[in-house]
Amino acid sequence: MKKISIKDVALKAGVSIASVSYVLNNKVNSRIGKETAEKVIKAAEELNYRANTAAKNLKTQRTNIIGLIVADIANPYFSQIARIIENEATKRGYTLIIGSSDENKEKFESLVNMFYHRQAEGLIIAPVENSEICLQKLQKHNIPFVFIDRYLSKIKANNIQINNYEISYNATQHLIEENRKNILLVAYETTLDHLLKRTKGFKDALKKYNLTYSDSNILNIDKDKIDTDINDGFDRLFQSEPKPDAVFFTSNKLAVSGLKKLMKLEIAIPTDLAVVAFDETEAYELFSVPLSYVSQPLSEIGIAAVKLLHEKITNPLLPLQTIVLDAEMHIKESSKPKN
Amino acid sequence: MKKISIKDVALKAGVSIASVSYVLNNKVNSRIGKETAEKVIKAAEELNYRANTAAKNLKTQRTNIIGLIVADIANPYFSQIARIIENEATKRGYTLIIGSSDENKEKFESLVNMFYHRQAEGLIIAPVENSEICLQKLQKHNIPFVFIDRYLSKIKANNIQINNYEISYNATQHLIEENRKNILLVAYETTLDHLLKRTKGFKDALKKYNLTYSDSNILNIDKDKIDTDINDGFDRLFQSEPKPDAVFFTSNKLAVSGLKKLMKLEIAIPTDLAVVAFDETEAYELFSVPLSYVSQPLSEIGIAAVKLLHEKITNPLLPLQTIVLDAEMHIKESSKPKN
DNA sequence: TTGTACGCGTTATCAG
DNA sequence: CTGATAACGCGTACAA
Repeated sequence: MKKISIKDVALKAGVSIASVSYVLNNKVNSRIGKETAEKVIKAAEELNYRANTAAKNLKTQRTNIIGLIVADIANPYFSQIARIIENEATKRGYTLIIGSSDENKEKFESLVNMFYHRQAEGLIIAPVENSEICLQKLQKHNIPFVFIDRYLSKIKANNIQINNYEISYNATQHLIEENRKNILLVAYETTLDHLLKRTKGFKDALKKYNLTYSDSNILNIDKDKIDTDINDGFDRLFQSEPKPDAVFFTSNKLAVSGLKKLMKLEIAIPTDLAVVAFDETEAYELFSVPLSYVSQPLSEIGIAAVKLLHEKITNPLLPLQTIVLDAEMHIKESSKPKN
Repeated sequence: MKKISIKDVALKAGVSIASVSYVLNNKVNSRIGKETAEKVIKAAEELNYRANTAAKNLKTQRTNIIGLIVADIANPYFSQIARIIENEATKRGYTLIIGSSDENKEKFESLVNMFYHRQAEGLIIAPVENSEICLQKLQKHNIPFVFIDRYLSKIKANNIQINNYEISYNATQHLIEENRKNILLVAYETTLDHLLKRTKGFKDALKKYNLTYSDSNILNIDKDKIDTDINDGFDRLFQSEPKPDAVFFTSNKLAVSGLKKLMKLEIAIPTDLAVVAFDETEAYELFSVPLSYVSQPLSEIGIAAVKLLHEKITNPLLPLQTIVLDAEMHIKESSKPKN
């Protein structure tokens, strides 16, 4: 089966290659006669002709490729978002290429380079820490991108975020109103602003309600050793008085790991400990107690990201936008009153 | 920031574009002098030159793109596999494009077409039912592909599978040996062979041990309404005698949905019901009872798929291979003896 | 080392 | 107004 080019179609249809191109791109707009068009279409079908994307890209200087950089596509949060973005991208005629950075600066850079090489028309990015320089390069090359999940304050870019501070404040407030006095925040050791906002919301809520606050109210976790950090941290915190009577996990992975540990420790929820988790994952549904959680509007995030990117690609002069979407609090058994 | 082409580099370095091409592709092998090479590299760096992938693809007739078609990238089973494949593809210099079929024939076809258009060099495919014609077309066009997770008997192709029959037989046998008499299989209503094998293994084990078998030993689920089918099915089966005293879920999604329902029904595990699930997902870890499960060798599958595909791309004459990898049984609390 | 034909479409321009 | 000619786009690799 040899490759069929536009020339073959032209030959078979007995017309010029230009006509073939016009017809096949629906540029018929009162240019090409009906008969010619039909001949071309017939020939193309019989030969099973498909335009060579590389040639088209080369000529038009467009690739219709957009890239998505997530921390890890195996993380349900990102795979769910990726799925939405895949759908939206397809709707708009883009092909999506996904890459996982593992929160690693080098991998992140090599992904950006890969996308640059492949002349991606735009990127949707969950940036990793310290990737500013790399992203500035991208901006110099006029490749539009949209941040999701997080952002880098030093990089001015299109930006989809959620109300991290408020939702975290609210979640904490909820725990306080349920009469919890010694609330533990489980968070990542990080410089990423969106996560710091979650911590800030937590701290401000404690302060607002005049709850005592000490270092033991926050357990900072190294993203590369979640299980061991949580294991050791919980062993320490739940063995000495005063024990936490509530815990707020600031991400799905922290929550899953933490809940496993709580099961092992056989801590009664919500009697002895109230729990609120961030994100939404099927794992929560199998936990023995219906979990209170904060859900992110994944669909809206994905849709907004592709829309914004597409607009920026279509019209590079568009001013930068930051879209803030609201996360939602779902209150279930796990954070209900003690009795 | 205007686009830099090879011509610009050649001009700046004061050499021919041919030399630039040779140097930048490390085809220096005693072809180009050291000085020239250095000049070229310097100029390229200063201009921040990147080869245009479209032009290169057009000329070389290679794209270094491989495609992956899964049922749904948001399904943890596929997102985990995708992650492995992404890594392996990158290692070998391929860019991976992922598409989700939703088990839908039309979406599947349009994905195949998309990959064909983009001249993907090969595909890794979890085929959907009745997609034979589409795949035959692919074969006619000499685009190599490797099946994962499942396969279509009518399509001769490279194929990575697991020992579906045996592992299912073993899982059932395990339940029988734990003295369970009325085992329920929760399976998909399907024609896909790998799933039928799981059912076959189950049936054969029952037969081997002379257990009575009736329609009520298998609950067939429509993939498009898992929750309702399981809900209704379980309501029926667990309300009339004899109730199942064991259940074997043949996929992660069935298991998660089924376990949710079992929680609602407040059935004691393993006392009143032994449970074995297929696949491995973080959700299982939060279930109140440590779950017995069958794990697939995801890493091996991903690695083997990319390896096989790469070999086939490199040498199209290679004979077809079917690689069968072993799934593993993990026995935990949920299927331990009643007392 | 280098000149240049070639890969395959797109589209401006020209001819009928 | 319809259709054809030909000049690109940008690297690659053969022939010189």
